[in-house]
Amino acid sequence: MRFTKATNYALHTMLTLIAASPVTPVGVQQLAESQGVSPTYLSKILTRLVKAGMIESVSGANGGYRLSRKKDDITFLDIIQAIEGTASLFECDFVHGDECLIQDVMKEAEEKMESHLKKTKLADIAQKANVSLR
Amino acid sequence: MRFTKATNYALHTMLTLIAASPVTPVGVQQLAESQGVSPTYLSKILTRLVKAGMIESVSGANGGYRLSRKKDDITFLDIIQAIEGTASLFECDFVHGDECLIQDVMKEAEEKMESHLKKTKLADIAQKANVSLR
DNA sequence: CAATCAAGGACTTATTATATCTATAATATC
DNA sequence: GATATTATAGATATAATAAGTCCTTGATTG
Repeated sequence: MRFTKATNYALHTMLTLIAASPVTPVGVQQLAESQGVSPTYLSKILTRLVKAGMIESVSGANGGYRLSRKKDDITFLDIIQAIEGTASLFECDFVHGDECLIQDVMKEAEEKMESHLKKTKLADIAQKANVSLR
Repeated sequence: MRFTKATNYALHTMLTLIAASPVTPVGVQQLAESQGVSPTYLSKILTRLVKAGMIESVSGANGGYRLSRKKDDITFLDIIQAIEGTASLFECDFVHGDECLIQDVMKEAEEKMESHLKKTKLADIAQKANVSLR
């Protein structure tokens, strides 16, 4: 199991948008080019972030994407779950008597990871990143 | 991204083996049947645990699998890594200037999860599990 | 109205997960 | 020693998911 590339694209795009103007949108063309991915594919990914309410899109000439929330509201977990979904990483589909003790441990572990992703904001990283592309 | 079913099979099998005799091996036939999976496939999974040194196999009649370590030495992480591998869950393959700050955060988060899986032993669960199949 | 841009549906391709089948090698029992 | 039993391993098949393309539609700007 690995995080998908889509998640990586999403995270890097968000970092760019946080560094960019909160007013003037950035076109997907530009965002895609800097990451070496096709605009149509990246567009599909960003649409999920739009639906999650994290960014907003502007159609038409000079359109693109920009943040729709305050920087400090956006956590790693928000972005990841918008792309990967919120389903648990481990699901035991056996029919046990009661609950699955193994699954309980796995979920605890997952929560440790999520907890860290939830308390880390993308803006924390943006400060450190002085390079344009990240 | 999800943990594979193979990991689930491995964890449940290990739990069974911990509850079973440390001397008399349990046949894959029996292990497979109780989990509703084919013996050949489960065998492939268990072979990885053998190579990881967690269990040992006994060929021939009345053969099967049994623990090769002390119960308390076996952690969730051991089993999971034997099946899923030890590669990081997140790998940024972009060519940044230095390191990827996003990847750093992701790895930190992953370590939180691993830390919990490392300190939780399968034997802890085995005690609670009074049902034969888990 | 023409150029520009995102959204979305249908489709393709690549990769990984989940097996199955068959042959081989090891071991116990008779 | 012969036979039944059992794990190992290679080749192959199928299914699911990831990753990406293509084309059309609709919104917006100038």
